[in-house]
Amino acid sequence: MSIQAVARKAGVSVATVSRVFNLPEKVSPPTRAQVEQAARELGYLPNSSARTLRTQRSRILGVVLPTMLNPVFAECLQGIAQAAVAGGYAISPVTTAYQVDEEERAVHRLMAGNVDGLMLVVSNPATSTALQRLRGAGLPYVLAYNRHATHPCISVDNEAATAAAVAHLVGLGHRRIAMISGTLAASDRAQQRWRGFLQGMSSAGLEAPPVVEVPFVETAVDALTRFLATTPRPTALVCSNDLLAIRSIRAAHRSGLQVPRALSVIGFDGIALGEDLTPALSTVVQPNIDIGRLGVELLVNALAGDVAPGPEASLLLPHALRMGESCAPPP
Amino acid sequence: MSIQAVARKAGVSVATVSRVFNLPEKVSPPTRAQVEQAARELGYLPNSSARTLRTQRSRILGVVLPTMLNPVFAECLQGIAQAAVAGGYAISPVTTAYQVDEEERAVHRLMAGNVDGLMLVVSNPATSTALQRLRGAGLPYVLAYNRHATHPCISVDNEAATAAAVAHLVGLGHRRIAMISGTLAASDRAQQRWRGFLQGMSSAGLEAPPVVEVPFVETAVDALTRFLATTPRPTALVCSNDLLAIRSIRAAHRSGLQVPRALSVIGFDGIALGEDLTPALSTVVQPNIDIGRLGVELLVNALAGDVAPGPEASLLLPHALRMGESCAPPP
DNA sequence: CTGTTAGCGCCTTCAA
DNA sequence: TTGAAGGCGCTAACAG
Repeated sequence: MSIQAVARKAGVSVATVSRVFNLPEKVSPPTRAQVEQAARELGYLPNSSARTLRTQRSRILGVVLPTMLNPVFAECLQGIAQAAVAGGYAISPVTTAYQVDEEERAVHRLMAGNVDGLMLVVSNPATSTALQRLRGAGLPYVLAYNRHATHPCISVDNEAATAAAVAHLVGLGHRRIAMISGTLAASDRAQQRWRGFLQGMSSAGLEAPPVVEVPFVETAVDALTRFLATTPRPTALVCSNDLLAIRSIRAAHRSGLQVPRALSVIGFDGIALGEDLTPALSTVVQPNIDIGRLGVELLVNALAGDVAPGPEASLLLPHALRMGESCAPPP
Repeated sequence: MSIQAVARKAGVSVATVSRVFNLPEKVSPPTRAQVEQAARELGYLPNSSARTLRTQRSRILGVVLPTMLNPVFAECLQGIAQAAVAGGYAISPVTTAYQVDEEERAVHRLMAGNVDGLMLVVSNPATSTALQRLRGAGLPYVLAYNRHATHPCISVDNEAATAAAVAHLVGLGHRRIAMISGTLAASDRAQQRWRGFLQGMSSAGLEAPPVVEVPFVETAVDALTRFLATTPRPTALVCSNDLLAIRSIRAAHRSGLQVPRALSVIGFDGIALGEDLTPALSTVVQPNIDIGRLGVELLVNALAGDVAPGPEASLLLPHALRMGESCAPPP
């Protein structure tokens, strides 16, 4: 099924058929109708690879994410997918399992796949060779969740948001507050949130205990249970993401600590599921779907204007504390 | 950056360059090395649209899902993504929000995008016009979660699995057991699980109450809370999916009912998150990642052999009861 | 083992 | 308003 067949059937040239699909106003209504009918009868669909080859635009956006198993990224991807469809683009997502070499491979594969632009969540924009490669190639890209002065980023103010979480706990009366984090070195967000924690504690005149790093998902609950057995035990935990918060709550219950009566827990991310838990998760909400949506819109606009988005296009979206039921005054 | 430039730089013909990338063993080691070096120096990547145009294979798999906001599908998509990369394919996912007309549009878009095959989760394979279209076009596809005699499907035995869940509750001593479901008409899985519930109840000599349909996510907890106020209240709930189970637990607590002491709840899907909840979710586990992975492997093999998978390729994967902490003997 | 060449299907000047 | 024709980059005969 090619443009040739349609042209033949409609009794016009291939150029006319092409125009009907790309510049319909440049074709007289009668011929246009002819062509449209012929196309319909033949079930004609323009061949996208031929079009891509000719125009040098694939209308595909690459997406690089750590994983889809964390609802934060699933929500973001949903936003990306919706915005892409609305903008007339397809997406091609690849996961990296938080590994820098996988980021590299992912970008390579997507570049080989002729994507017009990329949305990505990387481990650390400051040191990412994948980003260097993209920039070198002049391929438009936008980062999600990451924040860095020399890249276009859609994110929230992780420092301020975490400091606000601390302030909330302090307001409830907590003084022994600990931060639970994944591997700090593996994510700029984790580092920013840790800094925010330090700021929040310092503003309250409190001394910050060392960060509790919980590197492995499989053993997280065990590690957290062990941590909760130490003395003096904190009365509140600030968790660097919602999954850690959920696991902290589980560890607390395993330790015989009721949340929030005996231990307050606040998460970070605002995954939708948190609202349906019992206790409902208190958390710092990021607009995950919007992060994806706005990133794609940025990219689509840039693509329409033939300019790669620069760092000045970065967006700092508002965060919010969602007060669930996992925080209360200290015992 | 084209094959021409590489050929010129390496002092060979374009055919040789092409061979180096596609049939390296047909090129003498010295020339191959020449070409590889030239390609590396130029940063050459084969143009995938040109290749697709020429070979008529895009090496892209379309994926049609209801949503990525339900972890079941996110997990499945993760499996799909991994298997696709392993098989040398890219994926292009599209969501349908459980709407049949969106399924139609999604398939249309993906067909226009030249995908080589599709993985999909549809509302109802028996009535899906999207599937008819695919079959008519001879495009290979595999269904995930759906189950139907005339289509290639990767799924579990929803009837048997749900009946097993009922049997477990009966074994604990429950006799007043209700089924909570999303819109039955919107999903073949929901219908199969409801049938399994009826079978399980009947096997136990129990009378099944009418199914409790909870159509809207936003109001689910309210609806469930209202249901739990009716008398006689069931002592156990079988939920058609894990998200409903989580919301049921929330509704129970809002009604002053401790889970599992006052009310047992069992879900269906086996989302990973369920294990970290408190109480840990008891549920019927499906191998979500494997469902995606195996579907893609089926597709990739079929594509290699140039035959669309038929219904005989269907796989019925094992399910399992994962006993969490949300079920106990009746009060 | 290597080179020449004809398209794959489409868009886009350039002419008519 | 419409048509003719070149070429996007690549692969696969075919020829040498």
